[in-house]
Amino acid sequence: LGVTVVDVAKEAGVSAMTVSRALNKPDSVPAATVARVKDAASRLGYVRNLMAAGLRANRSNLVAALVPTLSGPVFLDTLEALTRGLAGRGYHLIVGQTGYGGDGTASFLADLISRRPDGVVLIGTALTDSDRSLLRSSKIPAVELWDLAAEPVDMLIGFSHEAVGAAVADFLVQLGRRRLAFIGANDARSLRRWQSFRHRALEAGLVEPVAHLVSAPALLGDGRRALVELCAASGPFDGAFCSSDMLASGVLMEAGARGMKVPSDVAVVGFGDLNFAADLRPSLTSVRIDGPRIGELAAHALVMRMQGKSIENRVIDVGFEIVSRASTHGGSAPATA
Amino acid sequence: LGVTVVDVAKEAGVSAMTVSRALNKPDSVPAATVARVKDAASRLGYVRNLMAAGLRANRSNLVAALVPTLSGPVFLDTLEALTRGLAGRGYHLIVGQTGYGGDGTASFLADLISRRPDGVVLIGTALTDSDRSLLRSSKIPAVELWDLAAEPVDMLIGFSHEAVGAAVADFLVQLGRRRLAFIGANDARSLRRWQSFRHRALEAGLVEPVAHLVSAPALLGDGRRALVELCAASGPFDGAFCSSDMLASGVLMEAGARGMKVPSDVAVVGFGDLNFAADLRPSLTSVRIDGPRIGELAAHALVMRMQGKSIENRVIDVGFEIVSRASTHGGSAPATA
DNA sequence: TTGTACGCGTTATCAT
DNA sequence: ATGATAACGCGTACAA
Repeated sequence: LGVTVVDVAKEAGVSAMTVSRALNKPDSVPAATVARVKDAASRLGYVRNLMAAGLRANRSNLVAALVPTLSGPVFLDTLEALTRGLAGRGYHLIVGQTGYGGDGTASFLADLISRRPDGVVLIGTALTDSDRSLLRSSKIPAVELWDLAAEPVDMLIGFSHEAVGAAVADFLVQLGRRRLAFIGANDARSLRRWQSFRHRALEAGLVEPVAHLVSAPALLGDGRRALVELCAASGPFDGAFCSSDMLASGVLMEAGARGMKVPSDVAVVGFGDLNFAADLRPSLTSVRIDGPRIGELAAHALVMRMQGKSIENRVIDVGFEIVSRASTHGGSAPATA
Repeated sequence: LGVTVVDVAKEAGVSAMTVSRALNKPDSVPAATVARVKDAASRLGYVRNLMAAGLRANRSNLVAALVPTLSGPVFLDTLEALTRGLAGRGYHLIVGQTGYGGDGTASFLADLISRRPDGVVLIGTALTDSDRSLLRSSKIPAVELWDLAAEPVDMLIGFSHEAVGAAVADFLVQLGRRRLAFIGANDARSLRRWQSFRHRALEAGLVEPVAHLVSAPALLGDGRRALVELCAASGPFDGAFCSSDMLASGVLMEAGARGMKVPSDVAVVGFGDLNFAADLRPSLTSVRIDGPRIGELAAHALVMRMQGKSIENRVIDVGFEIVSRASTHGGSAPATA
């Protein structure tokens, strides 16, 4: 793998420059020469060194992605679509995990920036001030995902968690529910949904909603325990917003176990519309976010900017959709078969 | 971000070399000078260019990971632990997605190799012959994960899918089950578990097990439908091995719906021991793989090799464990509350 | 302790 | 149509 253009050049009986041209823009070189060069290259097992090319071109064809963690299913679809979209255009993705522990982010970003990425993707990440200024001054195209932050560093593709909270509250109110509960993880985005959910409920004249928060990751078992505790500690409630489908799944399960009818006793709304939501019993009403689309849009916007083109909108709200299923509209289907 | 060591050198009133030294090995430079340099660097917003450094050192501090897809929860824990382990030692991860569609892998690997990674990680990937020879000739330390392949390219950390299939068959036989079923995705690893499961069942003198295969990704709904179809098409069975916990979850759910008792009518075993398995009703017996450990071991082995040290074992079998829960041993707990 | 010269592999530019 | 030269930013090797 120490084979360089010079080696290939010797093998093919041409100069290094001709090798470079034959491989990168074959049109500028006679077909016969191209063939000779390509042959020599494959014979020697030549693989172009992108570090050197990048250094020369001041362009790495690298995109840095900063995520809280790779585990946890939330951002996966987005990350997958993003990686795919970038790979298709000749970019590679380099990932950094910040962990959920607030600070330390600075070093992660600086770390990644030392690779001279042509673009940066920030998923579900709260930026420190020093990071913001680093990004700003570095002039690297950046896109924040999954969160309609107040003041994006550069580009932004996401949706409003506040709008979600309010919409779900409205949704439950319109179903005639009057005593709401929130079950969610205590991460920043979930809490913003909760605040907004609560606020809208109060606006609608409902009693103060009850909340049960668990620490991330929110598991199915947390949902079960949450229902147990809410039933024991609070007054009755007839509508619950769970900030993840896993939690909601646990709530449905526990409700079944205690003979609570869903949705007649309590309507349940999840978040994420994960691939099992429609197949639960009862099927789960959930807030659907188009994760892959966020990834695709991000790839597109980033590529545009990395090619020097400008884009129409720096901020794109992909919105969300409440997919109504039996856990809120199950007039006919009882909670347990 | 066009700031180079030369700029910092001017600002600090020293030479470029002194800057490099002050930043990389502060011990070889007077503390006062180090301070001046660091100050100048931060004032100018200097960030070291790893492409240039890597080119010079013939070392990228990059590890390339090739995965079928980022979505799908199977490899996530491993990937997370791997990334963390590498980041802690100064390596970054670049990811390539092959997709599950057999070929084309060659280009992905060659693509990544052009970044001159110091190491390569292959997770759940079937290598083409040209890839194998590319890896071999490139001399890059490589580690294959999650699969005890017959002939690893270099290093290997995983477990035997055949052993899993056989162990689960034994497990069910010892519970007195005589008519087994397999429900799984039709990917390569799952199929190897099935072959081995079937083989062992026949060895034990059982009737031919029935199988229901679904195309990946295997969802909860697939599990439900699988049970429906198996009940309709096949004779009765009293033990089922599902090749993912999601499928198993669907089977449990559907069993509940049709009044089948788990485990008295049918014992159910999952695979993966995902974080919801213990909280299902009934709690799910499952095959546990220590995904994070695989990632950590891979990081360690790779780092060793990348630092020129040799490692003890090129192949590590991390094994697996059948975690026994109520879906196979629930004498007291009925399937529905 | 600090500085100079050179080379890593590639490609843009200019010359042939 | 092809080649020679230089430069990208950094760090090793050696000199001062």
